[in-house]
Order: sequence, then structure tokens, then C-alpha cells
Amino acid sequence: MHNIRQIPLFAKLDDASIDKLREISSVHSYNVKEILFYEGDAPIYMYILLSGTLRLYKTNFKGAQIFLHTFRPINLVAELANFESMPYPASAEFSTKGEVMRIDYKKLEENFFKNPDISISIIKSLAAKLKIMSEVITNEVVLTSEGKIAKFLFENEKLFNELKQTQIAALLNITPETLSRTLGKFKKQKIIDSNAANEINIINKDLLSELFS
Amino acid sequence: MHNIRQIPLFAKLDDASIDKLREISSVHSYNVKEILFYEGDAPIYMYILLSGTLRLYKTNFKGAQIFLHTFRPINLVAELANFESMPYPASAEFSTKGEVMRIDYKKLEENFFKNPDISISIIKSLAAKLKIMSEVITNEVVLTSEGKIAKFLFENEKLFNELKQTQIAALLNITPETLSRTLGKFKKQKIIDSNAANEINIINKDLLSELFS
DNA sequence: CGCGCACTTGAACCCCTTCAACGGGCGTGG
DNA sequence: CCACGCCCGTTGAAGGGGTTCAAGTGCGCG
Repeated sequence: MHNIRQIPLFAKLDDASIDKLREISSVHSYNVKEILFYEGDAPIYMYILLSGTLRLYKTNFKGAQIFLHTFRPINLVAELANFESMPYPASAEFSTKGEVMRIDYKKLEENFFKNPDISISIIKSLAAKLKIMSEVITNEVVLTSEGKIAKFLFENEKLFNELKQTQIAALLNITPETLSRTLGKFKKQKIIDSNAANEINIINKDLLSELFS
Repeated sequence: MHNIRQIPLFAKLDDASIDKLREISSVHSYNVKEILFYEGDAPIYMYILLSGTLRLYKTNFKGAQIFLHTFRPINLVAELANFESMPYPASAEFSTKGEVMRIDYKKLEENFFKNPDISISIIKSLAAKLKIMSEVITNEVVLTSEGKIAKFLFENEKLFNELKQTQIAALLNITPETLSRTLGKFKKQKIIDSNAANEINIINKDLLSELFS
């Protein structure tokens, strides 16, 4: 069983509060590909991701998924929908097995929001999400495909060779073809090269970083 | 002179706190088109917009401005940068004359963040901004031009006839040509029509709303 | 009357996707 | 051990949505 005090948000609660919290919350397990909530659903619970990874995405007019972010534990998920009493702005799907703590939001608000430790945690969580959103906007609106690829490569050189190109393309919301062609271009420009095992190496980090920014 | 208690964030402060706040803050005036901060600047102050309207935008690789939002008073501006100690994620330009209160952030944090009234205000402000960002993502990433125009028209029918098409296009981050062509298409489909004064009227609101999600 | 500005319209172009075909590596089953 | 199938990456060609550029058009206002 999870110890509630391991959740930073609740770390400093006294015993009575923890008991109260147990009353209004429960823990649920999910399997790979199960959906925690869909974009447009009305929120009742506030979710805290306890284990596993959760993939957040929006769906566009033709049904394609636009990847936004993957959450790792321990993290509040989509608290915005709770605070603003609005439908979830995106869908969340488990990309591994995982668990969430599910809390009756109304009761949480009534009982715990006066607590300054909790409100500071919430501020931090909101600020972190705002930062994520700001990066999503940079990636999806400001940068071209070339810029997105350059940025991802620059920031995740090691990860790049651990993932398949199809997976990277999905993270960047581009097609594998575009990724392949762009990498070919980078090789021609001597920004990167690849060895026999087809692993990619950055040769000119400065040139690479000029492509986004 | 502005009464600090008119700022919701500080409405409930006691007199001593207000005095302290005056010490660490000052009010500054700006003219149309003056810049409050540029994307990438390091934040020192926290800004509260007291009067005027402030236009927030990002700049893409070819120098074009991507409009994000216009702020109206009274509102915290870009507090994210303060909380996360990161450069401003966007630029802010006055689109009218205006005033901001500028607060030394470090000192604000030291002296005022324990106050639960203030932290709840901040949570609300952050949540509101997160909602704005979420809408920006929907507009810019999920919707096509047609969808953006349909949505804007649906939600701002009156405003639509008060602004010039070039202004609307700028708000939607599309070219005036695309706007003109799309409106022409909507007229052909009998979704809208226009009178002698070239004012646009929605005929079929249902059809219009189907064009965005 | 003529100028300026907003809107319109057409054509070329650009970036990226889509569709299709191909090739290479690797595991599995015969 | 080879043959086959499959997955993944590559490459080409076409297409689509939007921008860019350029040339009208219409209208208000000095």
C-alpha cells in the first residue's frame, strides 16, 4: 500500500488529515493503453499519478493524436480541469502499467485548500505545467520540423539512439518520412553522422543548436 | 495614485504589509507599442498590469510574430518566469497606453508567499493562464485555418464586424488572404452572408460550430 | 478627382503529409 | 541453414493546406 506521506503534496499533513484524505480517495490500477480520461470528459476526481507513465495528447479534426507530454510519477494530473471546472483539455493514456490515486475534488477543496503547504505545492505543480505548455507551444507553433528535430536531438542525444525513429516521430508529431529525410539532410551538412550500427552522433553541436532557438 | 487594495492579489493585506509592499514595488507607465519585456529576457520583477492592454506573442524562426493573448487589467503577467526562474517565454507589448506595477520578486516571495490569501490568488491566476495556454494549443495545433476562423466567428460574432479583417487575421495567426478566401467559402456554403455594408452575419450557427471540433 | 487603404483573386511556391515501393536486418519455422 | 515474413527505415512522387507575391477592385475622404 502506498504511504500517503510519500506524495509531496501531502507530506506534511498531520495524522487526522491523512485519515480524512483516505476517506475521500482511492487507488486504482491501469494496464498499458488504458485511458485515464478523455478530452472533453467532465472531471470529478483529481488524479495523482503514483506509478507508471501517462501519455497526454489531443486529437485533431481528422482523428490524429497530437502528443503533448508524458507524465511520470509522482505528479498531479490535469488539475487545471478541477480548478477551472472545465472538461479535460486533453486525453490521458497509460503507456505502461500504472496506478493513480483518485481524490474527490470537491471534498479535497473543502478540507485541504486552506493549508498553505498544500497550496504552495499546487502552485509549483501549476507552474511546472505552464512551463510544459509553453514548451509545447514553442515546439508545435514556433519551430519547423527541422527545428523540432534539431532541438530534440540536441537535448536528448542519448535517448535518440534508444528509441526507434517511428517513436521519435510520434513524440515530435511529425511523420517518420520527414524525420528520415531531415536526418539525411543533417548528415549531408555534416551536423551529424551515423556509425555502422546506424547510431547517430552529433558532430557540430553549434550548428545544430542554431536550427532551433 | 493606485490603491494597492484594488489589486485582488493584495486586497486582504493588513496596513503593515501594504507599507512593506510599497517599499518593494513601483508603478510605471508605457505608451502604445512599448515593450514590457522580450522573450528570453531574465525576469527580475513580477509585473501586474494595472491599466491598458498588453499583447503577448512569440516570434518564430523567420521573425514573424505569433499572437498568443491580450491581457487586460488587473492581471498578473508572466509570473511563470518568476516562479520557475526561467527567461520570459514570450514577449509583451502594449497595444494601448498602460501602467504596470513592478515588484521585486525575490522580496515578494520572502515576505508574502506564506500568506494563504495570496497563494490562493496565485493559484487562480496560474490556472487561468494554463487555460489560456490550453486554448492557444487548441487553436494553433489542433484546428485548421477554417476551424480557427469558424471558432472565432462563432464566439465573437459582434467583434468580428468591429475589427478589420487584417486585424482578425493577425489575432488568428493567418494571412488576410486566407481569411478572405475562407469567408468567401463560408458564404458559398450559406453558413454566413454579408450585407451592403459588408458586415458579416451568421446564418447557420450549427454548421459553423461543426467546423471546429 | 484622385489617393490610400482594405479586401479580393489568381498563380506560384513551400513545407509537410500521404501513398507506394523498396531494401536490409532479424527471428522463426521448415 | 536457408527461406520467409515482418518491421523499420529510406526514397520517390503526388497532393494539400497555407503563405507569398502581384495585380486588381471598391470605397471613403480630402
